[in-house]
Amino acid sequence: MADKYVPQEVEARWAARWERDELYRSRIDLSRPKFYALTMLPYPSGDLHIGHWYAMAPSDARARWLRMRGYNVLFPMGFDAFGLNAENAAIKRNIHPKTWTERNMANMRRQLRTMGAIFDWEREAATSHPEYYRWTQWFFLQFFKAGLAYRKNAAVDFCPQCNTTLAREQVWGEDRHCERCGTPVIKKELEQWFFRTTDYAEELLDHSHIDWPERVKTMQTNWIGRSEGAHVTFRTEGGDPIEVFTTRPDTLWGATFMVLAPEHPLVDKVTTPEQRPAVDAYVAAAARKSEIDRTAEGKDKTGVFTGGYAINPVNGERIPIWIADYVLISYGSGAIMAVPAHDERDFEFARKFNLPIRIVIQPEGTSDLDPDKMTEAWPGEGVMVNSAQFSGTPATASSDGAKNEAVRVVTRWLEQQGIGRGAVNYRLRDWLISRQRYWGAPIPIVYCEACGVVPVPESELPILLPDDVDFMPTGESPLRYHAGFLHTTCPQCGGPATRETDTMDTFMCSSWYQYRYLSPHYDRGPFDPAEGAYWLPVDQYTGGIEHATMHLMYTRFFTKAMRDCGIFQPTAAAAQAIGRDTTGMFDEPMLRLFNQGMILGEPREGDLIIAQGAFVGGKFSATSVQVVEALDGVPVTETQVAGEVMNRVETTLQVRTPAGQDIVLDTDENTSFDIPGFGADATINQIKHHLDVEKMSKTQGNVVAPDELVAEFGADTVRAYLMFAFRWDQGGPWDSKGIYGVVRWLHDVWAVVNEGAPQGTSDPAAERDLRRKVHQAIKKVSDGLEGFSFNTAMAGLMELKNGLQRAAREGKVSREAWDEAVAALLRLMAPFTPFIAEELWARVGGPYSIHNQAWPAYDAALAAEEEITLVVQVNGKVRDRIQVPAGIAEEEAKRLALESDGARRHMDGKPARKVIFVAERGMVSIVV
RNA sequence: GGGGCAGUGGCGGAACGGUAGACGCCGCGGACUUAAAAUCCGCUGAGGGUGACCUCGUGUGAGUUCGAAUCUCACCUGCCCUACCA
Repeated sequence: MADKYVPQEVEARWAARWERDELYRSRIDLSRPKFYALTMLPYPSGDLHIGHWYAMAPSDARARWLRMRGYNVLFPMGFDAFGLNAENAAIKRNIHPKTWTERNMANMRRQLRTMGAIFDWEREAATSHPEYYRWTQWFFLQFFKAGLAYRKNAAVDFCPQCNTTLAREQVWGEDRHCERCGTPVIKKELEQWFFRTTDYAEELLDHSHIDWPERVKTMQTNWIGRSEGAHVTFRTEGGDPIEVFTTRPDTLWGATFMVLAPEHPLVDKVTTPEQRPAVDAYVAAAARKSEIDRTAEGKDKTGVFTGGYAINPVNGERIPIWIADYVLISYGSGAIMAVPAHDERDFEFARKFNLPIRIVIQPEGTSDLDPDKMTEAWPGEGVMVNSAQFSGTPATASSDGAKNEAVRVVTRWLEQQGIGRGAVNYRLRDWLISRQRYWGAPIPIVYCEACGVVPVPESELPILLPDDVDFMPTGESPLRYHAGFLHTTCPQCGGPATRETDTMDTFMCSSWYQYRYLSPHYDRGPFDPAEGAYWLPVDQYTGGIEHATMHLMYTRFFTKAMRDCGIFQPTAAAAQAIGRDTTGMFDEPMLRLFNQGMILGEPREGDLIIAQGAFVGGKFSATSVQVVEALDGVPVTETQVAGEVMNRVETTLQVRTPAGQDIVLDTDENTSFDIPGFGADATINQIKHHLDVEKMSKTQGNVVAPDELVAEFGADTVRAYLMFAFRWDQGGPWDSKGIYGVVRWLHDVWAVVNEGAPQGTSDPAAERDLRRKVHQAIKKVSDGLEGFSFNTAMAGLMELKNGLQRAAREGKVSREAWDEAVAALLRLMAPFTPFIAEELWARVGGPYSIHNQAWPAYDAALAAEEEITLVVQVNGKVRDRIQVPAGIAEEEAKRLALESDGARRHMDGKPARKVIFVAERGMVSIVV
């Protein structure tokens, strides 16, 4: 008997050895092809969540597999270490954000090391370290110099819980809540810094050079929201131009009024004295209203006439100017021409306020539209009418811009007349990067009374965060109240100046971390061009879908902006020097992307209880609570409650009776608890309440702690189970029983490798069979890794173990064949369960390290079966199965099929009309 | 309202248009044990039959095909994104 498998002992020993030998250092090696594998960096919340394991362990397995296939793999790890949690901890628990963050990172590093991933810790980067954020600030300055960073006063989304502004992408859902904390946002008028992401809208729409999931590409495309149309300039009666964007310039003759957003700069000017009180009131009300209030009112249109009029440039018509909050200042020009006949929103508004409706597109084949009788707008196809010389022009469906002939000819005419031009508009907004918080990279800008907005010279970076600040949630950056930080001198004139006290969005830090990993301590630039020349770009990125329109858009923007600022030039030169083709090398940060799913909490039945006591008010006050096996027929009376515990809040239980009624059950210190297994120690803490499938959260009590799993089963088991139990792209609810399948597998592998070597005489057929299983496994495991189908790869490993067990039991293979199979199994396991693979590899005498061995080569001839099951179908249904030699000829197969019992039974003596032979499937299909 | 994705045993999930349910969990039967746990062996989609076998079966309904979980159309259900975007 070999010793027992003790994963804790095996794993600790090899982890130390690998670290000592620097087995996973990634160094430039021009003799090998490079592969940059990257998984989204974690926020250092303090504990490594099972979700981190789920994201990282399979990515690591794939990186290891590529490594065994001869690639020089870089798979780095670091921390997205700035952010609000650290600051909230400071406010709540009086711990400095830096202390809190460093402590969490130290703990997470320790936890990450237990995973056995090939992270090269020499390349670790933490975004909150000055040597990192110095370069985040440097990027700001480069973008500022290039005109990509600007400051403007705008109504911005503000999270009252986080006390900071948010970028448009960070506001989610129907109620427009903060992506972080779920609180509905409010609007605030603030002077903020933006990046010109909209300058890159067109390029960001182009996903043709990246292999990313359709879903992500679609989400980004929708988010950018490109629409084609025209800008048309109307004029007020006073002569001020009002530019509008429209996707339907062909409906210009149907404009019967205009609508400005309440925030539009011309509102004040066009408003007549009589209308001023109403307009002012409406503007004030709109400003007070949060986005949710507007949504809560649904689509019920509100608005006020300004008293002013505009002139329609196509026909000189005088039309009234209204204001309404359904026109958004942040989209287009904040003003629209209203064509109620052909736009649903304008139609509703016109009906509500009795404004005229004029048909300018007449649909063909239906009865003529009648402005007085219509109940909805006609946004569809038709022929232009009432449109001067354009009447009669066919107008196809809306929103395809230039594909619509009417749009095309009208746009051309507008351009000739000088009253409009074809235009493309985007829903995408510029990226708001200012945050009114302390724990982020300070924006390197100084405000001087004499010189205005002055960028901090690069030589003065980093602008360090002061340690001694007061953490008060005021809605302004704590830095504003730090005199030493705030007051400075102007870099240009030397006069008194103040610093920008806002810090940068943490998405800015994570937009370029893939570059910092290359050389985290490099101090002559954001990264070492020599490293970049070899490793860039990222070949495979993995992470959650939730960043589709946030991080994944920002980092693409960042890379393109870096390219246009010339930041990659030294890297390109270095790349050319080592013979790389740099075409398109810096257009996209990550060439391939794969999204993993999420692990949810494990569902659970609540305890069944019978409680004695009495109803007090609406609640049941319990004197005793007993946990029972079943509730068969136990009645609910005035003094007794029976049911399943659905939830627990402190000392209160929510109980659902068998009849489906929910009862609130109060307990106190005098309540007695009788819970099997706990005896006199039983308290309310041992009562289990029902758990639905939900996201894991501490308040739900359904959190799975990877540390505990590792302590109990070992990292190999946890890694393997995470890869086996779910489709990686989908995730799903945790199942605490399923892990035992993987535990048994590894114990079996341990036993069969240590003591399975056969003693008996060898039989060529058995050896051939074992070798076939090995090669079938090589194929299945390799294909699984290639396609991120880790669960089927794991199934292949389990099947191979089953094959080895069987061969050991039967004892008919030679020692050579056995050793070959074991060596293959261990190498196939190495990416999944690196520790046990290394241990057993050493035990069977393999050279150190298994992780430096080549991936087993697949031989299709060896994997092929000698005998196959020929499936016989009659009229599409399987009627027989016969064993035949693998290379069977078509005629022979057909003959055997027609003669088979099953076929004869089901052909009823009728002749075969057609006989189809599918060689690669081993199948004959007979049609009668 | 718009867009996208997905529906397969009790469960997680397999299945290039070709043997549906690989692999595992749960469950059941048996062995071992004084007993239990662990372990090992066997069974495990539903229904029928002593049995060889037969019938049904991948959300529903049609279609294409010798053959459909897979392709096409319509519908139902669930999830995700988006939403007065002019």
